Amino acid sequence: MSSSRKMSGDAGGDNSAPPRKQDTLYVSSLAKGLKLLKIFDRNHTELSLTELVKLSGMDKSAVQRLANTLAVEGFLNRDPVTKRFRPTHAWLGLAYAYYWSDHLVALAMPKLIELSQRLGETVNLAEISGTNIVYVTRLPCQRTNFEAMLVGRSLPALSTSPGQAILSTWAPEDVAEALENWPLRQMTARTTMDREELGRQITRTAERGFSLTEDQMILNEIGISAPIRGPNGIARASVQCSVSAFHWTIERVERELVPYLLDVANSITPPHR
Amino acid sequence: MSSSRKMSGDAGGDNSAPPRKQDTLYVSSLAKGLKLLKIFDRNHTELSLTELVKLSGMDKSAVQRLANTLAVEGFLNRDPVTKRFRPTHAWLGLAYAYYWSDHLVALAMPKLIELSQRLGETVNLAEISGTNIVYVTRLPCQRTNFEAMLVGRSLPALSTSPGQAILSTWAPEDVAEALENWPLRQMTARTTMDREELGRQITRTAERGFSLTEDQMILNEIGISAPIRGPNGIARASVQCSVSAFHWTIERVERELVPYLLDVANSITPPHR
DNA sequence: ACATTGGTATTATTATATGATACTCACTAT
DNA sequence: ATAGTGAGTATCATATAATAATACCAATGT
Repeated sequence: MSSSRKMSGDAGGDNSAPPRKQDTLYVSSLAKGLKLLKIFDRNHTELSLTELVKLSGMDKSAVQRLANTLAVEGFLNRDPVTKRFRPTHAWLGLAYAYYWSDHLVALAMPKLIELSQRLGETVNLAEISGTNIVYVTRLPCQRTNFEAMLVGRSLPALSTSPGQAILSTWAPEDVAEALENWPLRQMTARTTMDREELGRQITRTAERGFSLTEDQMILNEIGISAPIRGPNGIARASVQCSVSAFHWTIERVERELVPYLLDVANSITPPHR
Repeated sequence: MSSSRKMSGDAGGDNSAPPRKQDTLYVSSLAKGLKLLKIFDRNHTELSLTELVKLSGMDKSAVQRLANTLAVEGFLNRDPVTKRFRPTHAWLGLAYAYYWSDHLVALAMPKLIELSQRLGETVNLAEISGTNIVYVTRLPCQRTNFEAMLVGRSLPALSTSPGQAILSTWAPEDVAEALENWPLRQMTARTTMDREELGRQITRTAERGFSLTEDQMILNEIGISAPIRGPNGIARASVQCSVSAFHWTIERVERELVPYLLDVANSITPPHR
């Protein structure tokens, strides 16, 4: 480690984030604190001060003060022996508040539960969030792997069955824009990276009323989704079932699963918002 | 060194409000931003600027800048027409990170799912958090009411079956301290407010290995919990089943439910942490 | 025993957050 | 119509509050 570069304000050039976004109505101290929170994820579950310094690119003193503040306010646990920081239950408290604010959840929940019990398979509620879909509710079954049980997971919309289901209800120009610009990420060997092909899939989804993907996020995983349409026909959410290709064939899915899925999705009318 | 007195800058004499908790390693701007986040809950799902001002007690300009920063950073959605602020999917993203950090969840999940399917009843994982328990994982069934489906909900530990189950594994002096000082809240007409009685219930829980509460949080709700013990026998988490008094009698619970519940709780060994 | 690493505390400096004020817009009531 | 109200937005001079350098301290391991 050579001497710490001067670095006026912020680590240069790594993230798109410029040092200051605007000026007078932007509180950079707050933003920096939030930045610390965002560092925690699947691969960073428990971080020391210096790790936070490295990952945030911020000054050691700043991180010290910010992390301390977060700890005092109950947003980080500082392990008394290892001195490392971890998320707290407050993070779940925010999820709790979220659920009350998203009225679609309360509306959909009973029907999702019923569906999951009828099928004995994983049922999810996903919502569009920028260019991603976010799993808002998940009802796992025994063979669901852990990752697929977690709410808050967000994935590139184009590659997922909920994303395709939602997009299939959008105006053609919006779909075109998405197909052209939204990001893709190769998650498995069989993740479709061909945007034209994705366009065809969305068209097909619009025709059939549901989307069906295979091996996109996990190999041997079949995702089936139906959009939850608003009064104007546009969707921002979708009901998804996820089943294993070892247990299901496409034919059986279309025969025994899709009808129920469509019923449920169509029976949900999203709140005016 | 003469002790460096605290900058006499702040309001002399009154430390009534907590404007600053400490001084130099406390970033109050960050704390204020977090305070805004904490305002959102069951009853406050969508707030205008002025509502935030009222509820936070902070200056209008401050709230304006903080809320704007939160919005820029993706932690608040500002409705373009009503101008009101709402939680974002980022709040679920934090829950996602939490789940990876709490290794007990991954450990317990499969067994909880199995249990819930076997019983056809609501199964929860709760953890102690200060004087509260927090629901970390919930597996609802059809007749579960919405509130009882939500993770992140926290309740006074003494009044809940998971809280009693956890406490029943603690050293007598810790239990005594809890019984004496931990808060209680009358949630239903039948919530036990008698601390001596609660003490007897905890003793009984220690003897039997599981706790059983009735009508404490919701009328006609029976909660049954078993502690998840660490290597030292102490628990910080508990498996809970919640059933309706309309469908179950105490006798049937003890005969048909408790054995499975105990099996599951005992089969989970929490990670060293 | 010494070097190294990582966490903690202190301080002078000034950049940064502050809050008063003023502007704009939409809606209501007269 | 028009004034009046309330809410969101923008601006700006000022000193408060965040900064980053540095020094300190406690482990760890060679």
